[in-house]
Amino acid sequence: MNLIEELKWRGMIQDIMPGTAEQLSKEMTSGYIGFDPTSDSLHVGSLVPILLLVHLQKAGHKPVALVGGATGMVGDPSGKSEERNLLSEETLNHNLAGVKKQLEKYLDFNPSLPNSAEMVNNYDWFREMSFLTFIRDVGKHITVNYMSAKDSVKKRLEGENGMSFTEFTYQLVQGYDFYWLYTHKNCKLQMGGSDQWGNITTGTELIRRIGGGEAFAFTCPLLTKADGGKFGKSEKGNIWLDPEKTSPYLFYQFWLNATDADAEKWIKIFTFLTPEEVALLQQQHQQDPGARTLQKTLSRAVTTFVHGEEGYQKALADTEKIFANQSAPAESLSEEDLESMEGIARFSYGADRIGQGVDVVSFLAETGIIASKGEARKLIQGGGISINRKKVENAQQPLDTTHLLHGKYILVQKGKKNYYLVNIA
RNA sequence: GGGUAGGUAGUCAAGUGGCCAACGACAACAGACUGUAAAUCUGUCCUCUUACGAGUUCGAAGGUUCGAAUCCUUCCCUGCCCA
Repeated sequence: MNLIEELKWRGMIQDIMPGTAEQLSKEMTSGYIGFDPTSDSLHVGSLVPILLLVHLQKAGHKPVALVGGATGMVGDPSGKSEERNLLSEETLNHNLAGVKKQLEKYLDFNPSLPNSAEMVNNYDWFREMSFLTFIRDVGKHITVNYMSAKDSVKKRLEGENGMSFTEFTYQLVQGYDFYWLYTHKNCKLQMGGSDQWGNITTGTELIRRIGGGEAFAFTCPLLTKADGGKFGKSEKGNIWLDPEKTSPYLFYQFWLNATDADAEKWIKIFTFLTPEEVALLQQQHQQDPGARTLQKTLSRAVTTFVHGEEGYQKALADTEKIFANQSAPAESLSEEDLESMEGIARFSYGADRIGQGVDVVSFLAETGIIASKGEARKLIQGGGISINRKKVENAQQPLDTTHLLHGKYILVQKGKKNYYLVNIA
């Protein structure tokens, strides 16, 4: 199975330019993907493009990761119905550094490899370029008609919010990236999410018109969730790759909570398992869906890929502590268990208040676990709050020192999956 | 600059003088059922509040009125058409 065939099987190809497969089988090819510095960390959505680069490198080609120092200053209109706010230069630089650091983890930059990975920043070639140079040497080759026909532009022109000249120009800026990499780094391939198809083709068009060269591209489908939700979001927000922003435990949980339909697709995209292995797993899963074989394999593979074996083990250990025997009394958790669990939000609370005896509602509101008393009351009435793994039946229920675990903790649950550890001091 | 259509809660979107904290949909959160799935059903969903109630909202500021998201004035913002 060659690279393209494999990616097709994995469901990672949406659009592909004719001749791409031939080019890849002909010679070692450099291929690039651009990463937006809109935040100082990448999130799980960026994993797909990262994996494309990894696959590319595995197949013996040279991956180039481009961070958009320049394009980030312009703002990509693709998929956006409104004009974007520009980032300050300071934020941008901060984000660039964060994104670069993460990308370095996933690709092999060892310079002794013939196909070692490379990282570039398009600010390096845009910094010196003057506006006049740009409109003479780049803008002259592409008609406004061509640019306006792109979906990302067309939608905005027809939509309600209009589009600034800056964002309109975006595709040319990104297109020029491809041209620059083509001429300076012999880079003949660009990949990206399918929302990038328009921008990418502007690049290949530019390469053809300016230099008569030939360049290739393919895109991967944008991920959606089976229930229509946004991929990469959980109840607690975005799932980031940075362990500081999303703990390995929560990261692991994200994948473990995948629906069956999603897990079947994602196992192919996010793991390196072969078709035979995947087929076997799917079969096992069908026999005993409750075992969630697919989800477990998936979450293990991805967590290990992103946070290493150690992060995975930690996440798994915490998962077991929390979910393995939900019915076990909270008292059975050791002090160490409570202290070391990382998927838990921590709060502290005054010992004197507990000594006097407080009602649950005040306790929840005063610790900050729940924003207000009213809300705490509503949750309790709906049966959504447990203290030390026992459901709170009555909002007036008092809390006192007899509720303390190990003399200093109270374990609060909101719903099934949200845990809070309150340290009484 | 001229004309015109608009700006309502996280999003979409009703509402055109009192019955409006504002229909509905989606998203979100919680419950039941489950497998820490899905689907379905239920509750919550401006803020605070011991289910009472109180406070602050409908681009902004003023005004008319017993009473305004709804009427008037000015301003700001956006789309479209014309210059």
